[in-house]
Amino acid sequence: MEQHKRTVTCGELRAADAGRHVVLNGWVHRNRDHGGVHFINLRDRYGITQVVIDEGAPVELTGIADELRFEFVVAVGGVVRARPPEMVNPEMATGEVEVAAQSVHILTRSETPPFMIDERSDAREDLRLTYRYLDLRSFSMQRKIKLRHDVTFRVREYLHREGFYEIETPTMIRSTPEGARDFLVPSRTHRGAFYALPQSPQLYKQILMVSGFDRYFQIAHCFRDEDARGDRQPEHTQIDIEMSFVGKDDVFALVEGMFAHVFSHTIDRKLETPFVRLAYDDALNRYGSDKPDMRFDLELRDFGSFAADSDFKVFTGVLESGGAVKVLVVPGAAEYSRKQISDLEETAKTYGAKGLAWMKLTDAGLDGGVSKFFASRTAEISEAFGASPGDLLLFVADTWTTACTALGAVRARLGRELGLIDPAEFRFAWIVDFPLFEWNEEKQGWDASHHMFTMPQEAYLSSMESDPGPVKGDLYDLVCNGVELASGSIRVHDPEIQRRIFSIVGFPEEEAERRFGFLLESFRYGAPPHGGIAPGLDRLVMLMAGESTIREVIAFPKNTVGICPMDDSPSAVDPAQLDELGIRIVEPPPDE
RNA sequence: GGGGGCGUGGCGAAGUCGGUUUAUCGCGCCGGCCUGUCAAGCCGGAGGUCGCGGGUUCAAUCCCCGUCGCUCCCGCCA
Repeated sequence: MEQHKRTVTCGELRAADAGRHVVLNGWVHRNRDHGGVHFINLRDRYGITQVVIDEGAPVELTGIADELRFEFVVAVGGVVRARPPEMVNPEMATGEVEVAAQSVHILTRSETPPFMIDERSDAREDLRLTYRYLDLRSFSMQRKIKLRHDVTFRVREYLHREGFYEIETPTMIRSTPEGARDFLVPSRTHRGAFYALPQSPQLYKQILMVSGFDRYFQIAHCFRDEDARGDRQPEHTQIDIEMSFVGKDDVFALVEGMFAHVFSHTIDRKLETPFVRLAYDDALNRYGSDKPDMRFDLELRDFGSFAADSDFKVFTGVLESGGAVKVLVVPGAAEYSRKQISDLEETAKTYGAKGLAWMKLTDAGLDGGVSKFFASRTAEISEAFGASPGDLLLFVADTWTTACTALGAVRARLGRELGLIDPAEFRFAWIVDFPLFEWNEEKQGWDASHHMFTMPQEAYLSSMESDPGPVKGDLYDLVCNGVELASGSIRVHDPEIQRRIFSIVGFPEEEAERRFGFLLESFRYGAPPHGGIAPGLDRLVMLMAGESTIREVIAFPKNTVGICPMDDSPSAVDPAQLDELGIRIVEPPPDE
């Protein structure tokens, strides 16, 4: 290799380099044979450079040129020369020049690849994942992986400057199942005992605060044994952050500064800070989601007052049982066909709505659907909701939560269908004032809606036991463009409040002691007030890259069924390994 | 656990609704021609049990049933 080592990359030569002797290393991206003249596009991470083998070249050179196929790895020695003006390629960064080859050395050959390394290659995803190393050669993947590197670099740069220490926490920890299922790692030396892979470094970062580390962060891998989605993998990465002696405003300011720094230094975007804050109740009321896409308006409104006075039994019935009637006014959508409306209804039903009522506002008044119940009040309704002729009104009547979320799903769909979304925009918002507890119908009791270490807001401290429903916690999400980007909270550091929360959610103290006694014990030795947040790195880079699945920004992702098609994991293991661990595989009982 | 979509030469797609021919097109592959292309061009060629199994039929890529794989969504994911 020594004599073939590159002196320049494939992305850097310009007109000013004309006359230089250079050596290039790279992959054969194209080989165009014009019967005498060969044009070889040589590709590496940095770009593409055109290599020319002139007709007058020695026979051994043209012979090698004839042999070159896609993805051969070659070393080319030659002289840089400026292209004649009419042959400059303005599409290429190196388009002003070409390298006249004096030697071409094949470093390795390649079989015909299963798909082309090309921006336009559109191989199906599992094939791309099977041959991920080929897929990753494409410039579009190289760009995304570089962006991910740039983001983590700028995160580290920013947090370092802000006085944070990056501290690693263990990947094999005690299983403390609470939310998602744990991945378990069997111990050989302690037969029958298991480590768990962390769902997040939550407990450890809190203990680091007790340890006096004040400001901690970590680019941490987190593992959850739950079904995957476009924005969810069994294994993902979060920017884990925890701070002592802070309130949520301090956390918000830090994260806003960090995002502004990252966006400005990676994709050259100035973010407006501070980010908008939106109470959970308002987010649901207005957008029908706790992670609203605020790049377009189309807000939900309350139709309760009109519904209550109507003869429409479906609406009045829902209201009488304490539910809500929400309306969405869709400008200009009165042309929607019954088929289109019924498609929208399917979306609403997916989220638990029993149906999607509708009517149209025409020049002649309300028309179609449920209009006969409201036609007499056309003027009032138009006035109240700012509706104009040509608009479509859509309704969901149900419990408040279902009415909001179902119509919110319709809103999200319409935002896409009607082209209301500017894909280049980033609309951040803090969602605050989440309820601390939620009612669990099954167990007929209260659950922690985030986790049990979240601090109740001070105003609710005295009424926590008597009326848990309205209690708001000091927890917050950061959302952007309909994606939940981060989640965090101010933690409980007072053992007494902690005890009260355990008791409200019916969590036995001995159980708490067994699962995370080590955390609770640490709190008995002077725990500082603390709080933190954990932005998801994959989702962040996904948004920045304009992608819709995090698989596009992970070098080696699993597919939606948790399989890595490249190494074919998970796999069966050698029986001897199982013997050592004392594990026996039990076949599932045959299905009925 | 539930629902939707997809599965056709190496790759991407058409054909399937409404049954019957050498299953079509682009890319790639192989061979040939061609001094300037840059998604090069032109000519010729090879390559497919239409995911798999079963059923209906004179006849199935197409219809029916089942199954597998991938994907999107609901549930789940503090």
